[in-house]
Amino acid sequence: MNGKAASGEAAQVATRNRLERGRGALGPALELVHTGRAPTRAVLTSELGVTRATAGAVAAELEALGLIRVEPGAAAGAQGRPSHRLVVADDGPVVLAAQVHADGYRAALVGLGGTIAATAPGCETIDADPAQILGSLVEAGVELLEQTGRRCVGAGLAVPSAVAEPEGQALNPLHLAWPVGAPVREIFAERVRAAGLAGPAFTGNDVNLAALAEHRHGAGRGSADLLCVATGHRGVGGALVLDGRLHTGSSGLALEVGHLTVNPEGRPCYCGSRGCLDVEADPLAFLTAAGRAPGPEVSLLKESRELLTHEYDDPAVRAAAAELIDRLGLGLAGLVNILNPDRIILGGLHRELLAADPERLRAVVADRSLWGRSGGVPILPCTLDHNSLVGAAELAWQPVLDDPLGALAG
Amino acid sequence: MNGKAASGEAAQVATRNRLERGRGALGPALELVHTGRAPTRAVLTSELGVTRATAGAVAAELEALGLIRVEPGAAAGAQGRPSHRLVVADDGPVVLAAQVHADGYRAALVGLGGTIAATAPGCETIDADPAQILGSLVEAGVELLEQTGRRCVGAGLAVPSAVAEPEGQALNPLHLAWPVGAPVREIFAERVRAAGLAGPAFTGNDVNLAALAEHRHGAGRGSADLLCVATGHRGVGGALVLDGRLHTGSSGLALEVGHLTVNPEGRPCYCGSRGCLDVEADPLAFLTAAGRAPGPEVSLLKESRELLTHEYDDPAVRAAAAELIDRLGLGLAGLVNILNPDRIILGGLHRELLAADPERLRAVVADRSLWGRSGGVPILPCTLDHNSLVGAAELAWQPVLDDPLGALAG
DNA sequence: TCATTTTGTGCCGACACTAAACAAACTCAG
DNA sequence: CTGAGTTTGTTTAGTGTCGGCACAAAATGA
Repeated sequence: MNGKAASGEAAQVATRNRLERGRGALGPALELVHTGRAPTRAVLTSELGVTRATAGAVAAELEALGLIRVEPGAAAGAQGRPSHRLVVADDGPVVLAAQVHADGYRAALVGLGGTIAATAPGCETIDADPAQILGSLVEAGVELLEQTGRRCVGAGLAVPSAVAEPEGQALNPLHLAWPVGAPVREIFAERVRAAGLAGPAFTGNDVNLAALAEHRHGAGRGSADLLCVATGHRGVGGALVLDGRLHTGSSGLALEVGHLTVNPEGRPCYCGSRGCLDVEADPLAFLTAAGRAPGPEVSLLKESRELLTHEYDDPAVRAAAAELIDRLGLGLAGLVNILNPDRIILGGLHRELLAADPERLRAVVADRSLWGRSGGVPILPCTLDHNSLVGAAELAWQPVLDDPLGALAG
Repeated sequence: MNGKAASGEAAQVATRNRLERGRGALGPALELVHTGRAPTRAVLTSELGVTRATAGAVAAELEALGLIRVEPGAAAGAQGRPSHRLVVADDGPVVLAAQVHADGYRAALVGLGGTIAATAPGCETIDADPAQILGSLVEAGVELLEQTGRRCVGAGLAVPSAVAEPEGQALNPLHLAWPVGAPVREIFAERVRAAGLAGPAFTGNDVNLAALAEHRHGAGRGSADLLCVATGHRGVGGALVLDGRLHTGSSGLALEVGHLTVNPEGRPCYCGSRGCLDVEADPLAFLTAAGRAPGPEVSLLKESRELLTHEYDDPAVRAAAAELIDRLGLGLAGLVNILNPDRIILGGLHRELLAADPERLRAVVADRSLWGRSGGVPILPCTLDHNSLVGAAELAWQPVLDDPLGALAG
């Protein structure tokens, strides 16, 4: 390596570094429009903390990229010259979002702003071979892309399992009959590549992605320290969104909240302890507490919902709900003591439990977390219809949000 | 407000925003030198990801500010032109670092690089009035500054209590006889101002600050997701350093780890539960388990250390250590499941317990955390002598690290 | 109709950094 | 001892982003 090459190498590092940082205010601006926090150029100006000139130029560039549109028709009423509105382009690029859950799987195209542009007919069975399912999902996505004629800039997948970083194996796909440690991220990426789809492919845990979606477009908007807890079938999942970024820990295993002790005299757990959140506050625990042995072929979540909404008068159901609320509350209090979130969002059965008796849950959490200050953390139900799916899309949008120019060009 | 003023206001926001971001690579460069990760301009170049020209200019500017020095005398040996060394200026500015603990308090001057430049004689008693103690600490600092003639650019204080954000009240100064909720941050800042010291004043929890110090200068260097757990007197403290920044949660109460359940059949805790980490793994629990009722006037930590180092042959002591290791391990495993850190650092008595039987502790944590992957997290003893004190200094240095030009000028 | 208010745009300059060529200081081989 | 090779430091010119400012545009209201 001679002197010239060495000098060139340093410059190359510098350039790569600059490109990785993303260029200027383009990314932040797109993120603001994407999350609905910049309805006009005027608020874009103040949110970005730049001058009107810069905000105008940035908006023009994003429009030129086909990502947003600047619409003259403004809702006036206030004094001064009315702002043009900034809206997500409804014919802009989309990402392929895919989700696998206990009872089936589905694919969709999602545009900026978290809007679902097209959905493939969902499937209600689960194959034991992940490659099979992920292949079908990508196929369905390709079909949707052909039908709509829109450009694809990435793909995201949500799976009901912890996803190890950085390789992306599914570590505990407990209710999928998938092999433990299946390299789902790699399989999905390979299928996406094979299908000729443009853009990178991402894979994450469904509760994590649901949390991300709720933070961007749902009940978590504006939170700096968001805790999500949810249960869908068996076990309890958690997620943390810090400053708008998913916190997955050093190897993707953070927020595995299922083994917090919430009942010292509780049933034994497969982890070796007893009274874990996983076995004390999931749909199976609820049905068992209510004295309803679940049938073999039913969805535990659906059955639980049914009970809570239509048979809440039954004292046994009511008592079971109260018991689960107490257990869940203890678990949440433990998490509050460790994480001190500014908001908690509940999904799945936990959402229904919150709806059934919000006061009881809030009281338990306040009572068992250390100070009223943190005990007073708001506990809200999730608000998005398909939050894991939208979250998978968020994952795929992230490179575009970080550096629109680079992601759409490269 | 006329048109010109409005335009001026937008520009003002933009300017403030730019100043807050800090100018260019100055801050990152100083941080690299500060933490010992940039011994020469060559590695500064690659670490910053800029060209040699930029790195050179940045180093020159930091030298002009009196913060670092560029020394020609280099340890050669390698090929090519030898680098000059970048070292912290030994006559540069300092910050006042102060610490209050269960058995006394002390003050020191700390320079860049975490080096203690001067220490005031420590005091071994604790007054019930925080204003009294904090006043003495600031006085001691002023004296040190006069003796050494160095410039002061800020002050930091470590207290053995959770510190509420954003106001800075001491929420649980359990073993200080201070009033609960005392506005220590405000009191300290007021004393610093009254003494005529330049620069802002900061206050934080001692375990948090110890973690910060270990991350910058000790066993935590290079960690992206560092968990610290320590016990000094009564109760157990925790801290988390994410990407080099202290994670204190939304109101400063994160990592209050003392109420994790680690022994379902354990002793009752003041929180209403039983078998909490706080009452199962602190020095008092150790002494009790070893059958040594602590004298009224001794330091629980010193007494415990004494036992562990000089009476470890005693079966009762050995059994007590094993019991505490098991309890601590369960607590750490719970934290690993929730936080998934890439490293754990133990301080106070926990450090001695780790030294007494490292294999036992590691085995418990690996056994009870969910996957071997995260169970294999390294558990290390803390390595700095006065890590809370150095951490308090880090707090005070932070504005300088973020924007050297702005902090030293304003 | 005109003053007032707010938003949008064009132009210039400041500033930080890249890029590239050159100079300097060492090692190592012969 | 000399020169090739290698790495580091410096100089100069150039580029791109964004602040600062003046002016234009589009509404409200007396």
